[in-house]
Amino acid sequence: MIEWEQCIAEAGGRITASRRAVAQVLLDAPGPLSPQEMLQRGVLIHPRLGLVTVYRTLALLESLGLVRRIHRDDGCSAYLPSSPGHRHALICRNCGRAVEFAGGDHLDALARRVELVTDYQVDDHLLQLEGLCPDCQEEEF
Amino acid sequence: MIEWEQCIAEAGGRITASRRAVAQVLLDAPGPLSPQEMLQRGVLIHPRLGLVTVYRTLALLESLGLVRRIHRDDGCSAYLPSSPGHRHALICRNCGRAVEFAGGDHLDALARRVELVTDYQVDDHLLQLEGLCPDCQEEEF
DNA sequence: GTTAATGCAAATTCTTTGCACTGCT
DNA sequence: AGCAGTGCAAAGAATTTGCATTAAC
Repeated sequence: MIEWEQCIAEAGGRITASRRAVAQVLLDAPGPLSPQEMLQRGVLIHPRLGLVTVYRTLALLESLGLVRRIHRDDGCSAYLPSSPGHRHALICRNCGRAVEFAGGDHLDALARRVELVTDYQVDDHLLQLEGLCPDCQEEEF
Repeated sequence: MIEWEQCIAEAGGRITASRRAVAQVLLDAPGPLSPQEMLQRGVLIHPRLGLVTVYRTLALLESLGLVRRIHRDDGCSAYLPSSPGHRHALICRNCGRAVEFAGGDHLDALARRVELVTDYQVDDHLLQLEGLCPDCQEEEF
């Protein structure tokens, strides 16, 4: 997500004020944001920004692997800036703050074991952890 | 999902033709189905079945832990009959057939490692594997 | 100057709600 | 009989599409 301008340019895309605003919002966000939430914040940066463009920009960023789409229980999807490599999201269920982590060997081992048991050939996965971030652990009931 | 009639009765719910149809469809399905798809199949069993009832029945079954909701890339959610215990779905990306598996120690170890690295307290997770089922591996390009 | 990108409005889903009717228990 | 459950139609969200306009290159 750091090099997003370069990635878009290399893919033949243009750097526009709208895209800058969306990228900015994503990078400043403490956690995953829905398209609606991005619009609210993005308008402060670029007043002409529209919801449609947020959707289109997200689709572009996702196709370039610059953002990760995560699943929110309320049904609407949210997006996170994505680090290179296959990483996963850990989301605080109290404040929504999110961090990414690498699955490491554990997931590979798990995938191999599942392949043995099921005879499936496993080639992709979606993992999302949920819990409490350090700040929210203190104020817990 | 096997004992679904009993679970619903114990929770004070009634066994109706609509609920039977939805449960039947889920149990017969080779993979995860969307509410729309369940309606299509359910109507063959119980012609008066409506989409609204499918949604309401799924909400009930999910609250009782009898079905699992999974995330589909096309945005609409799909449901699988669920086994007791914390299990995860493995879905064939070719034919859609799904099986469940237990995460076992690997996931626990991963969660503990992530807790150490991030200082978060991890208490839940969403894991979905994707791959090819035995049948689809043969006919691959 | 081209052509991609935008933004509005309208169209399409997906999902939930209001309410009178049906049918388990 | 009594009340949970149903299904229609309509409301409410989330997301996509058509098209004239704008602005990056």
